[in-house]
Amino acid sequence: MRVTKRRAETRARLLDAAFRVFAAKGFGPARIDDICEAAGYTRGAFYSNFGSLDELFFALYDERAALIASQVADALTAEHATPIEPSIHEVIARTAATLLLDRDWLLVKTDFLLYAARRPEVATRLASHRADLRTAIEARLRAVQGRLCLPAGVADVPAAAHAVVAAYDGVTVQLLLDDDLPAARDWLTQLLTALLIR
Amino acid sequence: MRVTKRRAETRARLLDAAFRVFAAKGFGPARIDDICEAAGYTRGAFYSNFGSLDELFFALYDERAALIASQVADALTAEHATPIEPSIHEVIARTAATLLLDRDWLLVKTDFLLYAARRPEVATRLASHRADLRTAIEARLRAVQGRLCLPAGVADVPAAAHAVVAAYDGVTVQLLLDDDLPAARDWLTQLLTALLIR
DNA sequence: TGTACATCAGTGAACGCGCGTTCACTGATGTAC
DNA sequence: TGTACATCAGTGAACGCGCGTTCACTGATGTAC
Repeated sequence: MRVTKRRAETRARLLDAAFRVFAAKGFGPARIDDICEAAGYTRGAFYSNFGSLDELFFALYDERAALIASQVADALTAEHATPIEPSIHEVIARTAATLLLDRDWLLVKTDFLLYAARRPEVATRLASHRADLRTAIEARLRAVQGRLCLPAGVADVPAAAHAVVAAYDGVTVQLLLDDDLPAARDWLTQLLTALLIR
Repeated sequence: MRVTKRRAETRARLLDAAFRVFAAKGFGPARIDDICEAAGYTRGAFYSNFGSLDELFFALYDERAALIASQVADALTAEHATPIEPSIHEVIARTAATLLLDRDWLLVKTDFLLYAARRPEVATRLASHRADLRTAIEARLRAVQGRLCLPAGVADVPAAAHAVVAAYDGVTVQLLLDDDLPAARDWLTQLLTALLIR
């Protein structure tokens, strides 16, 4: 394989541009031309790198979801380095802050959710991304398990991680509607407190 | 105004057909022809009753959201008629069963959420529908308030109603992905228990 | 109740544009010597 | 290092179809007498 560098860069720029276009207009109304223009290429560049918009959308989601998952995992484990033992409240605050960073991502993610909801084989893929996220959260919860006293209705650590993700999704809807990120974080913190502390 | 009956019926059939088409394909890929065909009309009937697909989508959401809100309100107040006083657990089970009835509606609702998330003036309208839903839930919670002992993190009845809606939204995402309605109801019941009972 | 007439809901052919897709090309990138 | 050559990434004009929109029409629905 030759000239691999140029291709990789073009592909990356197209993906970046696609993210911006999808966030702004949504997947449905997004035109191939919009993306090429935003990336500074003509249509041919798109067809040279992707077979269809669907293929690009899928690749974009895969890439960003992996990025986000590792960001969350990093942020949750990074505190281990701090001298003092983090309290459960601190873990909750950190989790809320890390999960809710970027409304554009939530828009694209929700578009992809709907895309997947109507295609069972894609839904499987998305479900596995969600499982990865839950695993990262579980690991973090286990680290404070000693001081963790889960409320009735939340049976164990996996259920607690599942609940964290559900709360995240619930708050996402709120944030998509009112576009108030600090309020969404406060609200997520409250929900997590209720779900994780007896 | 004359011939009002025929028009009203055509309009209603178009809205019904649109719901099926939007649920199956999504708002983006739905074609005016798809809807007319599903309703048993030709294109002219559509243009005689609606100015655009957006207008129909909005009308459809308004109509169905009002229907669902009143269903929820009815289901939650209907138990008052039963001889025994309902326990909090019964209220939770009833709420979970009533909120999660129809995956197609959740698909259309989520499409509309994204539509609204990118149009502030529409978002306002959707937010007010959510407020109506919260109000119905609040009323129900107040009715069992005596036996209600909210956990830490859930300050009062409005916060509790808000939390119920957030849990509903969180479970919606899960249901859209795995299409397992009984599991989603169980899961929602667990979340509500954690959020409403200390 | 029946007939003649007016109006309007829905028909469906026609138009035309937006946009996805193709492809002969050019010049940028890398290889050979 | 420099030159000649080959390959391939990205260009952009051209094509054509899907689909939104229009509009002259017809027959169904209601009014007048």
